[in-house]
Amino acid sequence: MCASTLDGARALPGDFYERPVLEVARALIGCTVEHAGSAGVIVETEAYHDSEPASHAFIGVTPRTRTLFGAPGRAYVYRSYGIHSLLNAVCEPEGVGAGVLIRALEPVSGIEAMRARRGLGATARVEDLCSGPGKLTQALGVTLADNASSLSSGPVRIGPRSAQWADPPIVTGTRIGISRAVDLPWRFCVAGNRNVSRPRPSAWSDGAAGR
DNA sequence: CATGGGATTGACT
DNA sequence: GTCAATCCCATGC
Repeated sequence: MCASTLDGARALPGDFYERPVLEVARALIGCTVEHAGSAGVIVETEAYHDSEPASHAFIGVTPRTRTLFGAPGRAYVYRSYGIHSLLNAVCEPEGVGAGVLIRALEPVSGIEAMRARRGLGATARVEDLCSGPGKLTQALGVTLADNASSLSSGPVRIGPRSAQWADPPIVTGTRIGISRAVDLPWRFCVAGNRNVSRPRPSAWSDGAAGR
């Protein structure tokens, strides 16, 4: 048994992230995130860019935002509300402060380890393990120590879409939990997927009657 | 050095 | 629906 299914050859390369952040936010839907023996498929993302005030990078380069302005294809992990660690993928060329917030996963493997790290019992529903940005980092064991590490060759790895995720039905909405630039439609979710966090976008189940 | 805000969650009304 | 918990970091004195 392999401890990691995403070796250097299977993980997405750094230049996957070196393009417009909205493009990457869509492209990451259906891709696989893996850490510490657990993995899940990305079903929800949000884009943030230094040109708009909801982004941490809006204020410019500081010790905190340095990772966001650095090389694409690295993890930007920060503490939110004093409790949660949130995982982002740094995008666009070095010098641009842009990133994709990974907001929800569909658990695929290492599910018992996810339950244990979340502090939930064996009967906890799978869709409660990673249905939020703070939940999924806890489930995977991602911490602030992973900040600035490579998503291609570091402890946290993101791999390409498998065949069954080749063309996922994506719905667009506005971002969650922010107070500025609230109208930008920069949230992307898999239509009808039960691992998408609340509140669901208004179009969440449109055209996805079967799921 | 003190203060205030925040890309959240879970418990409670 | 509302609200507290909790801490990193930017800002201001």
